[in-house]
Amino acid sequence: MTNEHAIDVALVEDNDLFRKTLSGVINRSPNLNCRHAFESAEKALRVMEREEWAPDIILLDIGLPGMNGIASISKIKSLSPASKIIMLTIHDDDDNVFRAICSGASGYLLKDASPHEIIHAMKSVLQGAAPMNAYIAKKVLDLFRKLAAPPAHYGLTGREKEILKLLVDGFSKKQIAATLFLSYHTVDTHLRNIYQKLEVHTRSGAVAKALKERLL
Amino acid sequence: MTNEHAIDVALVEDNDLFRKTLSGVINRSPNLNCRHAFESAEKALRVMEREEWAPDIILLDIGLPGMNGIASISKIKSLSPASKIIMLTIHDDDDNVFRAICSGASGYLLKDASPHEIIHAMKSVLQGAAPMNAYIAKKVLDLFRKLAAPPAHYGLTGREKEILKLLVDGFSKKQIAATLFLSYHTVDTHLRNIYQKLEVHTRSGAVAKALKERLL
DNA sequence: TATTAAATAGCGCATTTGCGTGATTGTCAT
DNA sequence: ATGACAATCACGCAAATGCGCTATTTAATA
Repeated sequence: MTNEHAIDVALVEDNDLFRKTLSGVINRSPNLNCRHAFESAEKALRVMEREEWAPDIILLDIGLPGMNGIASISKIKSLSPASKIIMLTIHDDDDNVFRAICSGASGYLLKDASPHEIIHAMKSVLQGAAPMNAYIAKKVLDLFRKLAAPPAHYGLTGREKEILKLLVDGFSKKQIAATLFLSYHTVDTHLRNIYQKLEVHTRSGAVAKALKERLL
Repeated sequence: MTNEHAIDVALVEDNDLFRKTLSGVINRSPNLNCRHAFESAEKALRVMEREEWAPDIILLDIGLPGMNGIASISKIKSLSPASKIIMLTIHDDDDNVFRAICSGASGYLLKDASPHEIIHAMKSVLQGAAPMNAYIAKKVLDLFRKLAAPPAHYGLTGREKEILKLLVDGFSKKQIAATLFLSYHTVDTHLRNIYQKLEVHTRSGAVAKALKERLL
């Protein structure tokens, strides 16, 4: 069932059985065409380079022998930026997930995914989505929550927050006064109160705290 | 098909048809029991409080009339911390997604999800996963990549980075000099170079840039 | 070998900052 | 009406900062 306008898929997977099974499933799907199935990232990269081949989608095993899975992503992305990469993995190897994401992978599935899921994932990446296994999504969310910490409240008043913003933007007291049409002394007083509430003694201390704890 | 050990589901959704359809689907599923279906978060909260009811799962529409969808999450979580919340939404309204996540939602689906998808999502949240629509996952990933941005490089030398760290931690020039066993003047010179490379003219400017662009 | 970059150190000075110690006005809830 | 807060304004001063200009030593690199 080859099709001129089929979605061009590359498969990189060292396990023979899994590779053959999956490429079979792909080729039996309408509009999907698995032109090559490689057993290593190196081989895939070689062919992509030699034939200037830019697959629509690359299904990439993260636990490949030889080249690091993460390194492969970068190489592939530099060789063919438009190709969408969907990672396949057995373990939900925590750390690699995030590095893969930052390297430019568009999707992240576990190998126990059903053929249907994988096919569906391939179609949705092409529509700009990022199919992700729910367990992996959980890890992403957890880290996300940690990064987006609770906007700690130090009892800053509206005016104080306003002035703190200008402080973060590098304004001097004189400039803040001019901007807000206030006396220099008023700004000075507000700064003192901000310092006290934030328990700092310098403007950089206040700026650091404001940025670290997202007080704006 | 009521079952003593069924998963206890609450549904909060203002659209009558959608609510009735979905609760029907849930109740026809083995091991799932939709005890109550509310049309507003207020009503759900009232019943949960009065009956001390802690559902296993709460399917929550984000676009409810009355109480804010995000606010509902917080209230529910404080009333029943163990309940898993799966958000349902029509639009992928960017901003709310992140706030919902940070408020403690465990899953995020679009309303066009198939009954099968929703059922499957409910089972996977209970196993500790975070089922997420691929389009929403994309948004999370994009923000994630931005947060874990490429540590912009301003040509700072090792010593300069070291001093910049101390700057962010609120040290004065004198303190930095003492810490690094350097002359006050040396620290001063380093600071000048840092300022020049970062294109700022104050220590708070440097601190802000360092934190905003993660130069440490 | 010559050049460049990094790290070190110094002097002088105008400006800015942080802080002690005040005060006045308006609002809002008790 | 009586505090409690928020927001405003003021003087003075020691300390810290930012910056112009200069200079030495070492390590790397062309």
